[in-house]
Amino acid sequence: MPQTASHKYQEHRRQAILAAAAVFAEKGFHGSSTRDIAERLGIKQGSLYYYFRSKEEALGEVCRYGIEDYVHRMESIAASDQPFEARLLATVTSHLSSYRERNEALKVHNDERLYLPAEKRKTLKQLGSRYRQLLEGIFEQGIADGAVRPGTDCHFAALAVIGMCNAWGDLIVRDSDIDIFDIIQKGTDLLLNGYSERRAANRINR
Amino acid sequence: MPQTASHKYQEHRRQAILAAAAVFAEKGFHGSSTRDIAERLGIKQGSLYYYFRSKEEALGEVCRYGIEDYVHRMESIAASDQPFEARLLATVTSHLSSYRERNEALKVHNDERLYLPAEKRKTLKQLGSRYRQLLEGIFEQGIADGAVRPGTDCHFAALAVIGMCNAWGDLIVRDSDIDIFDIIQKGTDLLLNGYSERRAANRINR
Amino acid sequence: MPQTASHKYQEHRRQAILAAAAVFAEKGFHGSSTRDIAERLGIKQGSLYYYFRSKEEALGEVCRYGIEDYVHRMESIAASDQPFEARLLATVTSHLSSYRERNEALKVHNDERLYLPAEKRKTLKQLGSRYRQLLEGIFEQGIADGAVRPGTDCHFAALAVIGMCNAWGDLIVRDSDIDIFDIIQKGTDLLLNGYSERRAANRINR
Amino acid sequence: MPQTASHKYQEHRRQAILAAAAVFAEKGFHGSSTRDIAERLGIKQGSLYYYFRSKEEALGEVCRYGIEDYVHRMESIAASDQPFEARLLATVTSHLSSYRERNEALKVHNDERLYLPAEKRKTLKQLGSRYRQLLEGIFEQGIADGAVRPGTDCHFAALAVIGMCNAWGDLIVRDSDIDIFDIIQKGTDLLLNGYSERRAANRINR
DNA sequence: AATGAATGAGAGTTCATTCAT
DNA sequence: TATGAATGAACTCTCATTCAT
Repeated sequence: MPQTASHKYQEHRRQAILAAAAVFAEKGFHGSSTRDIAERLGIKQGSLYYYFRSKEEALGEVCRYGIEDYVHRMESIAASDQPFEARLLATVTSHLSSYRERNEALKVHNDERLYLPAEKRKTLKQLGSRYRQLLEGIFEQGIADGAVRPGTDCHFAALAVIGMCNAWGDLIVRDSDIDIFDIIQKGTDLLLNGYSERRAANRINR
Repeated sequence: MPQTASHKYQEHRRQAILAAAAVFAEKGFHGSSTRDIAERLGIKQGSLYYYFRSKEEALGEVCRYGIEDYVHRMESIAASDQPFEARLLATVTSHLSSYRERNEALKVHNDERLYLPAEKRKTLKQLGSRYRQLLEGIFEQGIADGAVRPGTDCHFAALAVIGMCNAWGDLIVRDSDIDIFDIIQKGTDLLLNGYSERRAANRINR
Repeated sequence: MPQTASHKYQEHRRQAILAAAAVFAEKGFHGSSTRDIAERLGIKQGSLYYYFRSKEEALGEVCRYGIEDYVHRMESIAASDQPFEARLLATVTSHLSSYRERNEALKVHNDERLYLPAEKRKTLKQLGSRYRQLLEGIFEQGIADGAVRPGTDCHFAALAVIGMCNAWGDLIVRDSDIDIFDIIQKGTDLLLNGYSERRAANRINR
Repeated sequence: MPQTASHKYQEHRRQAILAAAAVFAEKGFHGSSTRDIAERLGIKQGSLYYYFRSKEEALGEVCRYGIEDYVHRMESIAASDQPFEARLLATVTSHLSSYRERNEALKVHNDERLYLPAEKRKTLKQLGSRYRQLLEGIFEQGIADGAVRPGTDCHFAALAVIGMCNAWGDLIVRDSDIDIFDIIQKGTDLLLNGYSERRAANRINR
């Protein structure tokens, strides 16, 4: 493994991470072999070790790649001064867009990160917690602004949003023909208004 | 493997299924070894094969065990003539109760069933589809009864409910101290009313 | 295993030997499992050990059963004072008849006896050698009587007869519709007269 | 397993086939372990799978190796225009020479090929049938030329020759000090002239 | 006389990993 | 930069054997 990380090397390594992401997403970490990954890359099994010290390191890199943007985007959403509804929409959009763009790596992060060694897992967990806290903050400010129903359990709400987005993300990964924007719209609507007609009726009457 | 399934044998086999469920839930199918399962049962590795023809059969039995009650309960919920809100609450309650009772098997069904051979997977898929269709039917009737907002995409709604319940179920599996009824209540509230204050305000104004 | 070998026990044990012979003949010693043998007998795997101390003992009994008659018959053929041609015919007939009657045990003796422990193998080898020596004696006396071409290598001749009979025996085991007496006749003719016409022509001319 | 079969790889694989042949010949297919084969090759058990996809594939390769030349040689013997006696001698010589050169593989082919999957077995059977048919043809032409006794059952004759050669081959495999040319001569003599003095006498009288 | 249940050793096979080239 | 070759540990699974009942 080279000390001097040439540009070419970095690019090749990125390809290797993507290949690993695809294979892990399809077969799971333990169900995938290093040969599978190498084959998808078009190289031989042993050559993988030029890019990763171990299979586990490959998993770590895939997970990191899967969520790195993810949290950054949430930072800027949380920092913006838009109204609650717009920020929630932005959150859902960002989350599901991540699934479309790097769905495999994200799926791997969600499903397989527990196979990482404790240390690495902790780093990822901090990122995940940061994400959740930012989202909680959005809800809290929503309450303060009068946009969110008072008494709302913001911790629970954040978990619900994340859980839902992941569930929809799974749909997207499984069926690439799905219209993401349709899901974003319907999902955000659900999170804001629920399904009960009595509420919706009132709204119209307003 | 005995033809005549004595009572004792059946009970021991059930123990074996539970042990497999616990191990698969913790480490995933490919991450678990038959030795892990046998150790949890307190027998030697080879003896497992007195209860399962293969590791794969064990997975199949765990998955089946995980959802067998699950769909039946949904049948009776769908058949009842309660109002929409009550049926939604019952659905969430049933789903999360399943997670508390046989959480491990259910988690295994959700996460690992794709490693089953096509034939077995098909059987399970039919059960899953049945569940979703019943739930869709509840939403459709909710619209007809004026309880659910017209124009609601019932297919999407059913998927959302299921996805949410599974996300919460994961929390339950990970942390057994969680108060299920708290989650049931907050979750159903979200599904009915959403988080937006403007709707809640309207409701109060009514 | 009972000390007092009751009649009933002896008969059951004989059935067990036959079952073992059939299974060993079909799949070979190492390719057969004790469960295979037990199943053919209609008992459970563990119960086999009431009749045999080990799988190896079963093989030994099968081999012994396979050749016990075989040598005895050769004794009486060798002791008879018929002319050479008649004794050769009797030998071939006896050998092939054995194949028809207890072909499986005989086949097992021929193909699998090398898996027996040295001691047991030695006992069987002595029987086999005895058989060959008797046959050699028949050839030697044939020379003395002027029935067999002088200069014939009797050791080689005996091996040839045995080898041929075994080859034909294999045919019989594989295809039970074969007409044994046809083979006996043609085989003996070959051993006596060969295929060359020049000899046959002479004979006619005589 | 490499796609591009380098020269070196091919040679090593050939060594592996020979090692497998030796072990299978000694202990039978089911009685041999992959460790046995690897040890004879001087590599570790797992490394064997660099050369064979499975133990069964190794058996297939050994069998193929055992008879590949075998049939080709018979083709040229059958195509030659020598008299019957010479062609029979050539057949026996070729057969027994095969035993001397690749005796182990040939023995394995004869004794263990039934453990091959049906498809592979069929390919080998076709080769074997071809061999037998060519030999039958030689006998038929022998009759037409007046060299073979009329009325001879050529199918039976071919089987007899093959069976005899295999029986002698077994002797050769077991005892490498045996003088092959002695066996060839005596064997061919038997096949041509039989053991009966009356025929031999006639011949001399001619 | 027979069985259900379990065992432990060993089988074939896979695979992450190493390393000389 | 990549590969061919090999390794050793772990895995799933089979099976002869034992023994209380």
